[in-house]
Amino acid sequence: MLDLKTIRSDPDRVREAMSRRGLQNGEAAVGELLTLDEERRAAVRRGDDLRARRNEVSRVIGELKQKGEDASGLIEEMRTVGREIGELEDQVSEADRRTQTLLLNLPNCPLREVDPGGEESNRLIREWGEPVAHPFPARPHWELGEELGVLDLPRGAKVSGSGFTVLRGAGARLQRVLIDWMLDLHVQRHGYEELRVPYLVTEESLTGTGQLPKFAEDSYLTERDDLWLIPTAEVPLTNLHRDELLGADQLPLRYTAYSPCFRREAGAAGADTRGLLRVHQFDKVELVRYETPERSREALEELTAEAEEVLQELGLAYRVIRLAAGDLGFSSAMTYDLEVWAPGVEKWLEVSSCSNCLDYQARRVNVRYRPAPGERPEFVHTLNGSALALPRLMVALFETYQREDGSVEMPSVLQERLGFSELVPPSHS
RNA sequence: GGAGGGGUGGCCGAGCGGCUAAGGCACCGGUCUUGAAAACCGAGGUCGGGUGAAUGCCCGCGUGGGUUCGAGUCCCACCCCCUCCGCCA
Repeated sequence: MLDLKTIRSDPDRVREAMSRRGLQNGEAAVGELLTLDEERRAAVRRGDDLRARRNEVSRVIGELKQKGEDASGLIEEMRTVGREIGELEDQVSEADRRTQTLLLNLPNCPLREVDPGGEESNRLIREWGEPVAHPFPARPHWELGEELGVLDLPRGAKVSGSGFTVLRGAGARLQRVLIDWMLDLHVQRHGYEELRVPYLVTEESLTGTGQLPKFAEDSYLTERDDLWLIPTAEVPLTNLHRDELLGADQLPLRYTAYSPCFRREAGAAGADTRGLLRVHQFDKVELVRYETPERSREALEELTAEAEEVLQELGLAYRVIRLAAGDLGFSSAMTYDLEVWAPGVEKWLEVSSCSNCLDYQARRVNVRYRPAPGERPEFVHTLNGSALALPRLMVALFETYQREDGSVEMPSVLQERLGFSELVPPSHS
């Protein structure tokens, strides 16, 4: 959520930011917010004055009654004042309601260095490793996985419909070991605290991170209890300190959690439907940081590097992309995407999205900190990033480390944990 | 799911519909002291938000409604916590 005070004092900056995102109705929203704000403040001022008077007179009425004197004139007068206060209160809460609606539907302002334009304007920041060129025709992961007996797509669809997958045997184990290994990496090397969190959350939590109210169609809702399935562990992790006032010495907070992620992919019908590229349920290890405003820019670089480290350790070629304003997520002010090379499908696959949300989410979830004793509380900055999303990582592993005979070598960092060094088709074993 | 109890400042805890929400603890300030503790002093101060140029004023007693000239207090709904019972991996 943007700060109403910023909109009031520098509306042009917000208008410019919205247009950089390519938002057509940003202009109108800002204008409406300014008008509402004006009206609201006038009503508040008037109401406060009347309340001050009512407090005063009510005290006098109390005194008169105590002395057994008549106060009916004052009571009659206050009846009118009370009615007027009620009307003004209605005006204020109506203005608040409309203001909230507008603010909740306005995305974050991109940072200065974020390029304008849509996906086509995304900027390549750096590359790591050489995309493998197999001396044989590289095959897609669904063929390899199916042959190896570790990926059972038809049965996933049978049990839950399209977009749901089943991993078996060594494939299931590989995924579990990857999760375990990534969590250890972030805890032991990067200083994160590991958390296990709920996968069902309230509407309020989903509103806090920005998925609601605008993107309700993208998430699963359990209607009996009005709880939502999380699309990412970012939701519980960022809502963890909702309505808290932290001490400066508590920051930064770094949390990592594994969770399954549930996404309806409402607008994506027909795209990337094969194999593991786009599914309704997938596993992910997430990183979330709470930082001071001074450090958040730098913290995004750190967090991105921490996600990259996973790919480096696995020896997978990837590139880092800085998203253009129009491609940014709703709550993000700046995002780096990590794309890993998958030679079988011949695509760069997004396996991580690392974002600095500044105080946008913090304002929604109301998480503040006191910069120094005696100073006024300020909103913290929140950051999040995948490290990493499992299915596409599995795709890259399978397709990168495949051999001509259909077997797949395991990355050396995992071999000891796995207890095996390669996946071999049943016919070859 | 059923029954009962509870939610008031940083913490504990009182609060017949009426002046400014008792009292205690803690912290801060002052006196005393070489220093500290203890003791004493103080109609004092302490949290968050809103609004205003400002001394200020307004709001906040779990949340949201309602009654009233006036609600921590009365009414309604909901949330959370504790105890017991039931169910359950």
